Amino acid sequence: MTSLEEAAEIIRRAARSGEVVVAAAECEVYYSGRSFSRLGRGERLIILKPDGSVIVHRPRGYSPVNYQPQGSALTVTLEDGKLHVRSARPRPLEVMDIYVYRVLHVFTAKLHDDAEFSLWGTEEDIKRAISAEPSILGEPLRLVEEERRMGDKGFADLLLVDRRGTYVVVEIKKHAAGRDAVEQLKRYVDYYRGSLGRPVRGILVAPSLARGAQRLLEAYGLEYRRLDLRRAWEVLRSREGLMRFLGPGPGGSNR
Amino acid sequence: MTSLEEAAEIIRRAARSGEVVVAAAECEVYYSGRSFSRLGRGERLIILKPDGSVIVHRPRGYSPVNYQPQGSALTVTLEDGKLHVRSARPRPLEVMDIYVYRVLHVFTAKLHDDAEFSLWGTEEDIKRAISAEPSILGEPLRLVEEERRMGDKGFADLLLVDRRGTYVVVEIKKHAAGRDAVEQLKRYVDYYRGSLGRPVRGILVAPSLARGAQRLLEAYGLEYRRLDLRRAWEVLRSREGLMRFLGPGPGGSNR
DNA sequence: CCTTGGATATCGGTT
DNA sequence: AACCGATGTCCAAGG
Repeated sequence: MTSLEEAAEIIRRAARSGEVVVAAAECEVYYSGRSFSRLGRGERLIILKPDGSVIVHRPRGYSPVNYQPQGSALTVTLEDGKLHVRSARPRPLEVMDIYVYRVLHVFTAKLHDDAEFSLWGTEEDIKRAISAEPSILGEPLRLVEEERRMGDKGFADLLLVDRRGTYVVVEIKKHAAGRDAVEQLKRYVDYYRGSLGRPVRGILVAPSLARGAQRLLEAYGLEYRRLDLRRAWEVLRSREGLMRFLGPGPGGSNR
Repeated sequence: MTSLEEAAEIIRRAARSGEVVVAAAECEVYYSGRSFSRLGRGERLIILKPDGSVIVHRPRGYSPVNYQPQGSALTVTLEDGKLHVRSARPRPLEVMDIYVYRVLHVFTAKLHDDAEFSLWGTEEDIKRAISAEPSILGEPLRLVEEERRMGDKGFADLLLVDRRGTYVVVEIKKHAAGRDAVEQLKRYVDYYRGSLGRPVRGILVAPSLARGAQRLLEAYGLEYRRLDLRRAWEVLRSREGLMRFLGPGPGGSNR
C-alpha cells in the first residue's frame, strides 16, 4: 500500500527520468474526445509510459478499457483526497482523467529495449510470393507491376498479363474475403477497363470466400483463386530463403 | 530483482488464485499463429490476467507488441536457465512463447472491479438522434425501421419515408465517409429498389465526405447529408436527457 | 460455427 | 492534414 502523496511523487519522478510506471489502484476513469466514457470505481492496472502513452486495464480481457496514445501530456495533482492523473492530447483534443482513491501497488522502471521486432506472414508476403512465381495462380502470368495506381480508385495489389495479353488486376486478402474485397476489386477493374478501353480480368486471391462475396463476385464477372499463407510460403522459402526470419532462437525448434 | 525460480512460483500461485500478474522482465517473445513474429531480447512489461489474457508491452507506444486474448492457456516452466511462459489458444491455434532471462520486478494482485463502463458518442447515438428527430436531415421524413434487413446484403442503419412516399435508405458514419461507405449504401439501395420495384433514395450521413467518396456518390445517384456528433447530441440531449451519462462524478464539471 | 460491421479502432504510407 | 488500406486487428451481434 502506497499513500496517494507518495504515489504522486513517484509518478512525477518517473516521468522526469523516462521511466515506465505501473500501478494497481482503485480508481474512476473519465474520457472525453472523439467519444465520451465513464468507468465507475474499481481496481485496475494503470500503465504510464515515458512517451506519454497511458493504458488502463481491468482485470479481464485483452483490450484496455481506457487509453491515450503516445504524445499525450501528463499532469499529476492531488485534489480532495484523490490523486488526479490527467492525460491530454492536442489533436484531436482528447482528455482522460483518472481519479485514484487507493494505490495497491506501484513500481517504476527504466526499460531498455532496442531489440528488433519482426512480423511475417502478412498480405505483403503473399504478394511477394505471387510476384516471384505468378504461376501459383494456376496459369502462366507475367508480372507488370506491384501496387499499380488505379487513378483515384486506389492501388491494385498486383497487375499482371495473361497468356493472351489480357491485363489481370489482382486483389489479395490474407483472410477470408468478404463483400468489401469484391467491391474493392470491382472498382479497380472498372477503372482499368475504362482507362484501357479493353477487357480486363479481375482475380481475388484469398484463402476462402465468404458466402455473400462469392455471389457478388459471380455477378461482377470476377474470378477467385484460392491461396493461403502456407502455399505462399513454400514459394517464398525456396525463392527468398524465409528461414532467415526464424533464425536461431530458443523457440525456433517449436515452429 | 526476483529469481526465475521465485517468479515461476509467483506466477503459478497467482494463476491458481485468480490474481493478475505484472512483471518487468528481460525477455524474448515468439508468436506463431495467423502470422509469425519474433521479438529480440529486451526489457518489457508482461501482464497475465486470470482469464488467460496475456499482454506484452515495450517501453513505448500504445499497442502491445505481443498478446493473447482471454481464454488462452498458460504454462510456466524453467528450462535452460530461462523462465518459459507459454500461452496457447486453440482456435485459431496460436502460441506465444516468452523466454524470460531476468525479472526486474513482479507483483500480483487480486483486482476487484465490477463497475459499470459506459461509452457514448458512437454511431449508435447518431442513429438514435436521427430516429428521434428525422428532420435533422433537412426535410420531413418518417422513420420506418432501424437496422432494417436488406436481404443478404446486410442491414441498413435506417429506413425512412420522405414526404412523397419514397423510401429512403440511410447509412450513417461517425467519421469521414470513404468509398467503402458509399459502396455499402449502394448495395442496400440496389437491393431495396429491386425488392420494391420502385425508386429508392439513398442518403449517406457523415461529418464529411472523402474526395473519392464524393465522386462515387454522385456517380451512383446517392445523396449526402452532413451531420456530426455535436449536432446529434443537441437532439439527444433534449430528447433523452443525455446528461444522465455524465452523472455526478469528480470530473463531471470538466465535461 | 460463419459472416458482418463498428471501434476513442491503431498504424503506416502516400499525396 | 487528408486519405487510404492492412491488422495476429478485437469484439459483439445475428443467423
